[in-house]
Amino acid sequence: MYRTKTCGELNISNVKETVELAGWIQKIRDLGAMIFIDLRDQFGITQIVINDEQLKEKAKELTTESCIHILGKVVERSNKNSKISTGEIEIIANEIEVLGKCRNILPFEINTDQEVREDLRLEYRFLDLRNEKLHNNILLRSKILKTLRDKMDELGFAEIQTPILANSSPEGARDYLVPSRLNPGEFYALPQAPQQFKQLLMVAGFDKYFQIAPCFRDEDPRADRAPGEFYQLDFEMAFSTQEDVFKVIEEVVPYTFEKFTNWKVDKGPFIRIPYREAMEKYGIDKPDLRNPLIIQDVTKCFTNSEFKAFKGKTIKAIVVPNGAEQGRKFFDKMTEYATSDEVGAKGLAWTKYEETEEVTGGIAKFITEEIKEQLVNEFGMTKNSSIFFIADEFKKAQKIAGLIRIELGKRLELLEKDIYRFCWIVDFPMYELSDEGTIDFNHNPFSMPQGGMETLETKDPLDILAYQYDLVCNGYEMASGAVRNHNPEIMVKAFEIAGYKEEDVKNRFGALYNAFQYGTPPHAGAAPGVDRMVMLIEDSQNIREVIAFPKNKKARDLLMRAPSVVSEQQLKDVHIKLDLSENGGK
RNA sequence: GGCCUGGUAGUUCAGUUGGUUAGAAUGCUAGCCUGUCACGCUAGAGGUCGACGGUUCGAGCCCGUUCCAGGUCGCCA
Repeated sequence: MYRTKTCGELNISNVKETVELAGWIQKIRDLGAMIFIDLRDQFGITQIVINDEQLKEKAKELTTESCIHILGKVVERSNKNSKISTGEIEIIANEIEVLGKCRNILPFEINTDQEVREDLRLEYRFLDLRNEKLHNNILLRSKILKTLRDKMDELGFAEIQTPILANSSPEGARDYLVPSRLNPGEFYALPQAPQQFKQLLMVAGFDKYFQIAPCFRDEDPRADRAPGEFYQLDFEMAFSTQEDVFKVIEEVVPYTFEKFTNWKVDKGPFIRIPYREAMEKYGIDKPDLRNPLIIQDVTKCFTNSEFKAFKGKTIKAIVVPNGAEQGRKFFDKMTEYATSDEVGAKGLAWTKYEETEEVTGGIAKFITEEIKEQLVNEFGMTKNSSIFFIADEFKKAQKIAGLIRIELGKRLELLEKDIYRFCWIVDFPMYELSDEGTIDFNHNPFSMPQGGMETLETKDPLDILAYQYDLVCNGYEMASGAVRNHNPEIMVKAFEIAGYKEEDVKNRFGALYNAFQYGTPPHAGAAPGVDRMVMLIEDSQNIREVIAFPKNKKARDLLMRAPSVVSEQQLKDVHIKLDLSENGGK
């Protein structure tokens, strides 16, 4: 009724055919005696020519981005356009019908390179999504979702949906709450992850579960973190270990990446880096392995040094091969970066080890022959390199060195190009010291401690490792998972160390704790972030570019205007009285 | 919540030391044009300089408050 062809499929072989097309007017070029129209749909662009006098008169009412239907004949062009697939032909229009007129002035131009304020784009997302790049992002996301589903199905996983109206989970991020009408004063919480449900499915005897699951967390967003809601490829397997989970991810993830990218993709098995080693070598638990630089601890070289800034500090060093070629300005800029509020270093010491085996510049006068020898022999200081030193209290030195490593990689363009580098971060500590000095879960209270009950009873809590792992890709945390603690006794003990009583466990994770009394298989799983995966495959810097209707930084949906004020009656129905005294209301 | 940066035409931006009528590009409107494809040419419309207050003879520009946005840190089972 509306079309016999799409705007992307006609070519020289269709010449002389009479066709009908429908789409949006991307561009009108009025040359007087003839009018050219670029007609766009999801599949491409086809040039329409209007030279009939009557039609030309009618074409005056056409506006950019109006939706139209045309009937006409395919002809070979005299001037061909090699930039588009349909560039060898055009359609001489016989009939034009406006299906949906674009009545208003467009808030911004579609399909230009000009960058538009994101707020405005979000408010008019339906127009923004006409933009080829964004449009294709969303279509690619669809293909990636299908690939993930097919692959999980092939590996024997069953897709099982879990509730969206769920219960508040007391650990972790802030919940999104939903008031209950039928149960005054009580609330549902949108799930931060289907964590407890999927573990209950394991108790229920489902062998392998997966779900492309929405997760809701009321935390501030980041460039790589969607506000409010995001999607995970959540999966869990009964009778399985860390190795089994790794195998699944190493099968699914590289397969999916390779299908949609020209970049090189690391194949499994991925490199495994224990958490502590990652912190030592990279100063971060999500290292970008495209960056060849590593951090080394050179504290022992300087124990007798006279350099005051190093006295009593942990000293981290980064050797930059060929770094001696950089001029003074580079080192000054790096120092400026290091001492910025963002990084917070007290200073950045540096020096160069020249081709002539001389140490020059920066703190050269404090590098004694003895130190120099150590740096060359033990820490790989090569000729023509520069070396940066970060001195601070241990943890801070690690963190700052991590930031310096990343910044050096960026500024010196050391990162490997066009490649996805994966690694596992394994052996996360079970517990950490909170700011108040108490023992706290480091990551996920559901993880199985390595060594089970015996370790919990005998080891210093801070030395206990968990079967807890992250998948990292090019510096992004891409998945997180664990072997779960399926033994209620070990669970109680694990919580006890973090200062909780058995009663607390029963109250907080009642369903899970109870279910675990009825025969629970050992199980493990993980959850790769879907948005982040798409973002990485697209090589996009902003997660909102891979989501059809994203919220802005304040978690507002500018298009639908959510959240919004509701009526008195609606509030009454759910037994809510507002108290806006704290911020004066709105 | 902290810090940094920004808010000027529909859009993207420029705007000097505080000084006449706030500019450019693009988009829009009208006219001209037979081969455009970022069409071209001519003309035109389009502004509460985020808001409020202050300093000043005079504020887009300086000061204060506030709102909004982006980045970043805190936060993120």
